[in-house]
Amino acid sequence: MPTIPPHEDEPRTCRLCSVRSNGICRVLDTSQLARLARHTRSTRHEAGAEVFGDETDITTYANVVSGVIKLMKVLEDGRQQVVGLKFANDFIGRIHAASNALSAEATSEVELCLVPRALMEAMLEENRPLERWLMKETLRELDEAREWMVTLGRKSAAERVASFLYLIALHVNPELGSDTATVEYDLPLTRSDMADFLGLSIETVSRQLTELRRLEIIVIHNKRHVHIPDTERLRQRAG
Amino acid sequence: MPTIPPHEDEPRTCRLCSVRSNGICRVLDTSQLARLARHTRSTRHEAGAEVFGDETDITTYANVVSGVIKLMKVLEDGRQQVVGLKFANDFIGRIHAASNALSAEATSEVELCLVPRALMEAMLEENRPLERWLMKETLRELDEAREWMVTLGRKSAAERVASFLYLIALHVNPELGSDTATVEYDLPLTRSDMADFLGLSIETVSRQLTELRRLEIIVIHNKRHVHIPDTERLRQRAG
DNA sequence: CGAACTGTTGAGTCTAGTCAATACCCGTGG
DNA sequence: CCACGGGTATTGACTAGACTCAACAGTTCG
Repeated sequence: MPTIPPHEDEPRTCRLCSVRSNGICRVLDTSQLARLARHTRSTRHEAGAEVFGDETDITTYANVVSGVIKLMKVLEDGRQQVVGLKFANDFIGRIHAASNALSAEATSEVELCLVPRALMEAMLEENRPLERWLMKETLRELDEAREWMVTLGRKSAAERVASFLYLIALHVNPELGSDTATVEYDLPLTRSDMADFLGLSIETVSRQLTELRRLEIIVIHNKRHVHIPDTERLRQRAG
Repeated sequence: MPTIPPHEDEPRTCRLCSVRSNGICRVLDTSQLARLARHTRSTRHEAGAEVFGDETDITTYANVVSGVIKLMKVLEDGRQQVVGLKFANDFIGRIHAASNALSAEATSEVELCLVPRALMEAMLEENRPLERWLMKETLRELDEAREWMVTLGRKSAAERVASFLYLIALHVNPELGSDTATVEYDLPLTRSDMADFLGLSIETVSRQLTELRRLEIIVIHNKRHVHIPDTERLRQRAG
């Protein structure tokens, strides 16, 4: 278990990103990193906590340090759809908008680094690589959203669940596909969250997981820990 | 039928956008408009024609002058999903990427204005308002994609079809919702395209249209022309 | 007129949803 | 220690909504 240093007010280099990350800090110069360190604030949220509300004004942006956050849209009658997941080093926030019509909730314990809106916008103004980095991030989000539209619109329940497990596997090991790779991880979402992401009912998600287990495509321990002996088989099931 | 002026090589002000548009030309300075006029090329495509292929390299960007284009993703087994629609004044192209894993097809007769990749990137480099405009466009696309994810993941067939009709109505008259407004338009998509957009079968789309007609929420002439006497009723049916 | 294409309608099937019961996992407190 | 309660997950029985297959209607074009 990692120890969490408390937030310190002295300026120092950025704690936002891990060393090997492609996160935001990669494109900041030293002066900006120093400013960032002075003005950012780190927060923690436990699983299930709301991070940003549906209609709250956006006064800060955030960088995910650890944990997973789900972005949700909710209909009047209560139906809800997860429209995106944010992992470590992902950036959260809607530039150029007063509100986002989206709520963000922690699905596991989450550590965030909050960046004041004014600071972020000032840095964007003076740092073009940062602006370009943000553009690329936004395009990646768009690609992900469109990829998921195919899953929601055209795939069966079996394929959806497999797609989700493969998606997480790819996050754990981005270099999949080369060999018959083995992956193992803890699911960052409850069955209910998975259902909301996949556009299914919890019962269907559960049944499909059982079926995947029966086919020995996955092994599950303690409801949450997933072992995938052959990711290629899983990928094929994902459609 | 409009006459199509052949492309002219003399520099002149931009023909890309209509006067009242929020399109790309709004953020270009006069020198750039002149350069654009020299290097753009206009093309037409008939309904059903492929505009950009799935894996073709991106050598040009494009501005939609008139007509509608669908962006599609296709699975190996042939299932396909429309992940976006492009209308007049919309910009098409994936900045910072070699390929887009997306195909674009005209759904009605389409007039495009092609912008060479190098020119676009040069202008982006020297014109920050343009860069910011593109960022906003991308964010709008992301919002639209996420909105549609809710439709695909959580809405019934009846709600999906109503959502689609309302979406088009909003495009025809962006100031809807104020009063009990009446809207009338020609559907820019075939039943098959609608099905691919909505994640439904053509038969289900057809049945839902029949049902909407029976409820007198819409009136259809010649299969394609839709009249909506009370857009509020339609919106309610859209969930 | 027939062919090709698009759209509508009907009948039967099947997938995924709903409702309900039960199992499992933990933490609390007797 | 075990009993109890609350939350989460699984499983079963039944149902409803959308899909498939198939027939047919309406248009356009040669």
